[in-house]
Amino acid sequence: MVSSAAILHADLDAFYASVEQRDNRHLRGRPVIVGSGVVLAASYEARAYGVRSAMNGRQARELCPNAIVVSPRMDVYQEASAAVFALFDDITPLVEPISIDEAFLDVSGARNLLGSPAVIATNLRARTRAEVGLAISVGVGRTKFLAKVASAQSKPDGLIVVEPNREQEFLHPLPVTVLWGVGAITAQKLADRGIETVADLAGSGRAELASILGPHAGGHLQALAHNQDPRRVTTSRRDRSMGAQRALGNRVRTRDELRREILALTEKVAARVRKADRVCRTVTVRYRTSEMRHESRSRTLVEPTDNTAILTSTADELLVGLIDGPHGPGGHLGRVGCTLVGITFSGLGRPDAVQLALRFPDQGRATDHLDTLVDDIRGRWGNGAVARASLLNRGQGVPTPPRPTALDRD
DNA sequence: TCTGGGGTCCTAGGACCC
DNA sequence: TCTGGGGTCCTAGGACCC
Repeated sequence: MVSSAAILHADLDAFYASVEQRDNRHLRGRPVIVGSGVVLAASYEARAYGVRSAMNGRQARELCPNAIVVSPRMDVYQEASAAVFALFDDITPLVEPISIDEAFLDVSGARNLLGSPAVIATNLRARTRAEVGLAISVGVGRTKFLAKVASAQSKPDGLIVVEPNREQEFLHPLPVTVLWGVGAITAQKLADRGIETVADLAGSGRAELASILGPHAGGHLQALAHNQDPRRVTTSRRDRSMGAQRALGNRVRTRDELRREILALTEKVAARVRKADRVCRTVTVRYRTSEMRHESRSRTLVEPTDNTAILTSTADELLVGLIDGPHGPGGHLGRVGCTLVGITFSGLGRPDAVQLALRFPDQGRATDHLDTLVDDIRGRWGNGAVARASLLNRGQGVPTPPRPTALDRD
């Protein structure tokens, strides 16, 4: 038997809307929209009218006047998600969550116990239906990319297994928009050059794609079009940023109102950062004007912190700088045309790892690398070794990442 | 009240360093 | 006489995803 890698991509169908239909039989078979200001999710009945997620609520109701609009119940969705992820964990420990309603599963090692990937996928779909009451679509392939595309093609409530000898045949006729990272704008740029399918993309020169999309994106898309995707399923992804934002509607605000909004958002996110045992280095304040123009200001701190006082005063300075900036939306009048404010903390790391990073200036922002390193050091030699590693190279800087073996000799 | 709210990654240009 | 060359970090903004 062939034993190439086997990856499942499992994706719940119209998740929020399906939970609502599950919990209220009057909604079954009818167009359901979750969220009123903007569409968070639309049932397939509503999608038939052209309703899409992220669509303006008013526009959605015009397209589908019969739709039943319900308020989101995030706690119920969380619960349903946890139940489905428990089923994933029954199959394999190699589960990579992508969002509340989808994940990759590496089932390469589960064949002997659970059967072929197709059998595993079929059973997963049946259990999700029977035990959680929801439809889940599954794609199976040799790579993440193939699995993801297959699940999308199988929707709704479907299963597609891409056999290794039929990969090209499966991929090439599909539109470029199936590729992760190709949205409306990129698709239009490609269409302008006559590139509309994955086959077109595969036939394009790397230089041509680089000139349209930049070297990185161009190379990435060409690799995918040629069915090259070396990414493994990884279970440990750390947060790189945390943030919060608030839409404010069209009412004109005073600058003090905006400062209070930012203060509240900053305190909220700072609490999340502390709860996650992280510190942050960069504070970004975002702002959307009444003309829907986006602006941001950011500042990178010398010392990473989780201190609310430092974070709030930094955020406040950045916000005031935005209001009074070159596109200043009337700050001098004391009233401001602003439809959204947001705060993001990035450069997140664990406090001890960030302390270590400061000792190694050449490592810059590679805090996830250092997080891993600190875990490794602590696991082998305990907390004391982490402290010694910090002291070892105080103020010196090293050209390469410190190796645990070197630290061990200290 | 009415274009949400949470993220990820990339890029160009400037500052700065050697 | 000439805007060297290579690298990193930071900032502002853009595209995309669920």
